Amino acid sequence: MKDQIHALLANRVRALSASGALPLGEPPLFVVEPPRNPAHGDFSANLPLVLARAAKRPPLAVAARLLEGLRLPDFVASVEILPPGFINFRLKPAAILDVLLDILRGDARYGQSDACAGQSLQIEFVSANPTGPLHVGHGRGAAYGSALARLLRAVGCAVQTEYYVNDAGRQMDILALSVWLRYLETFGAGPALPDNAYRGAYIRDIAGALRDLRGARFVPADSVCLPENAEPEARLDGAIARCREVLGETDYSEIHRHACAAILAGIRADLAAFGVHFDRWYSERDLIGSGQLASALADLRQRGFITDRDGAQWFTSSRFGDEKDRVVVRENGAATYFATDIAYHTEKMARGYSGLINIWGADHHGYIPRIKAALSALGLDPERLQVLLVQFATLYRQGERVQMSTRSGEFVTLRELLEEVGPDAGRFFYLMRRSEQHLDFDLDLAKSQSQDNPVYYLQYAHARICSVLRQVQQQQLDFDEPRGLRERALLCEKKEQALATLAGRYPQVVASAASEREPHQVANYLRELAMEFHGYYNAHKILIPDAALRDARLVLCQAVRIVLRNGLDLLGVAAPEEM
RNA sequence: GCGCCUGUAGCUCAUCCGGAUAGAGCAUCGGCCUUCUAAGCCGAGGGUAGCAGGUUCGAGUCCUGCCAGGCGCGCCA
Repeated sequence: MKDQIHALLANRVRALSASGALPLGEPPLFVVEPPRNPAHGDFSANLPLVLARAAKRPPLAVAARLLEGLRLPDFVASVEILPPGFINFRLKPAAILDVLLDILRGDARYGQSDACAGQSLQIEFVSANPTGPLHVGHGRGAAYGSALARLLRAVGCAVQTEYYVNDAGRQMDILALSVWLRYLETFGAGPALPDNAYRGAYIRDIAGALRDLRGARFVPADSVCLPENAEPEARLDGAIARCREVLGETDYSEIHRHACAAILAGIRADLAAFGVHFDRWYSERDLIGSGQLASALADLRQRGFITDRDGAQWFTSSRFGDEKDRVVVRENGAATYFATDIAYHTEKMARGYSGLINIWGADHHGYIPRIKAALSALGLDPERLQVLLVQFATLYRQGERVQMSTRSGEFVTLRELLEEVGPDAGRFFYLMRRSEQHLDFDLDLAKSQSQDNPVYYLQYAHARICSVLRQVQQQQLDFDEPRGLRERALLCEKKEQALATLAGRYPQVVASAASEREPHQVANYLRELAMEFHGYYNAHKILIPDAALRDARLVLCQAVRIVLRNGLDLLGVAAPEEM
């Protein structure tokens, strides 16, 4: 209908130009859309405002000229011109209510489209280092990524979700060291943990499991002494070296693997409980082991984008707009994180997706130019990679800011959040606002007053409708859905028209949220729909004696229920039938 | 110093690729349950959209400058 009105007006402009009535050419860009204020009708066109300059007449005069003798489509009830120069169309009630047919016919598929059919996207998110359990800061990326994946699938995209596991590198060495020292501790032996080792309680659990599994296998004959060094990071490196030396590479890598596997298992379980699923877990160690790191670096060198300076190898990213060149292989021969990331992104590009999406914490934004530079250098189109930044959540507890540190073990885990507020409230809380907006996460509010969480408002609307439908069964009322649809014109209350109109906007909301990568649009829309429904519910009784009107109202309720359920499903939030 | 993000009601945030009278929730105050779920509804108060310019029929939205906050600028990950 929107498109028909647009075409009608565009043709009108062409006709007036051709006849010389107005000095216009091709119709300019203008929009026909539902106005913010429902009192202004069902569709509003800004054409006269856009046209005024070219027509050399005031917008209101242009509007009058456009409408003169215009034949309206049958679904339009009335047209009016309003200052400053909008043309507003009001639809016939029956036309508004046609949307109910679409919704009931679409059912679980209502809102889906093929807007992005043929596209294939790969979304990488969370990808937290496996050095400790996920905390509430990771929850936002997890909720955002999984909701985005659902949204994109709803518009016809083929989506693959992936978690990049940083299971190589120094952080993992620190983890292995920490586990081993805690393990020795269970035998009443071993030196104290360096300050900057991982000291969360979970390290003791992993160490305990290691002891259960392998007994005293990793307890050395002689007591262990860690090298002294005034500088904390150097002391840690010395400790790691001593650890490998005492254990030998075989035993060391067994502890390394044991620790990593234990942490990953916990991460997977937490994500599953949060309703987040990954199609693939990609190991950095495999990436290196398969030679892809080496070949990516060799490729860069062959193309002339590696220079050797100060004993290190640098990628000349400044030639591609980065601030400066970046080290890929350090003086000590170790590849940097950036180097493996180049290899990883090259490999992802080669898989043939039409696009890649990375969801990163906002603190990584400075990293975007260099990774895109690397793709350009390797002859890949950097535009195929879209990096979406998620601002970190700032935690508050009793009005105080909570400092987060994985090493000290002082953080609120995603698991704790799940246990306190549940996955539905947790996900919705994260998804309610734009991802690039800073998020204040008040733990006390989320935990102790969870009934204030807006998710219950939506779920309650859904449960209420289900309850009405249960009443139909219990009271053995005769509900004839086809009759309700036929009699839809009986829904002439303002609130009924508004509710149907709003429900019918759902597919547009999904399409917009998907293309903008903004799941919060769905969350906001659902709040609006729930609000409209609650207002209607309190104003009008649904189960009335008049069977025809009752059926029509039940059809309207069905439609709202379908949209609520589909929308909540996109966000990964349950739509309970009772509360 | 440079770069990115943010600044809207007392608080937390919306405002649909520039639209009409800037909207919700929380908090405050006043009403609504013998009738389909009161986790709800109805009403009231509360605004110089950080500040100053610019672009145009029209700016919270786009541009410029300033102010304030967050983050990033490593041979860390």
